[in-house]
Amino acid sequence: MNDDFDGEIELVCGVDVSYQQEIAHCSAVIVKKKTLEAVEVARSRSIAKFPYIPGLFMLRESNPIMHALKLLKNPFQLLLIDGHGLLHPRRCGLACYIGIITNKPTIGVAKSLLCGSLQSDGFVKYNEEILGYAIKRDTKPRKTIYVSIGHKIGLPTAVKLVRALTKTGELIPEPLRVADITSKDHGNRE
DNA sequence: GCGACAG
DNA sequence: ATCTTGTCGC
Repeated sequence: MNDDFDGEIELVCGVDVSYQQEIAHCSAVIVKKKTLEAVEVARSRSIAKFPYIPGLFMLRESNPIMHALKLLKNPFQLLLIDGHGLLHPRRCGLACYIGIITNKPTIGVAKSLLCGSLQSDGFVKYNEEILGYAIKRDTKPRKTIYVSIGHKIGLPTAVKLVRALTKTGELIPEPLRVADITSKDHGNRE
């Protein structure tokens, strides 16, 4: 897949979901690409209507995510999703699914592998295909994120963008790091 | 049949 | 994801 977007990327959105029993708390965060400063946070609460099944993650998280995205006021040119994109048993992870629905350039960022194996050069191969890339901060495997294509973007560009969106010393790109934190703030404040 | 398995 | 104390390490 090649890059399919024009103009500069100014605002990037990251979205994450946490759970409290069967209540899904979703947070969508918009960050300025240049400064990594968060400019907007949108939240949605909903009932999880599908169990977590590896490979069918989209059936559980797509509705909460789409709901939160619709609440955003600012336009964004890139979307980061906490889960795999092309690096998926059916080559269609949550990031592909959300990318197709929103029709925005989308990148999948996961904290562990669902399928495929890590090569010494950092790329992840599955069924003889290079479907993702591992970015690591430590020698420890858990300190690694797996980047794969979601929609309208190529893997090299996706990796560059993820790196550019990650603060020094951090592992998770800022939009997702903030979304992860705010989605877990089950409290109520404006 | 057995094990692996995003969040 | 979430349940959870103390503990190892920079």
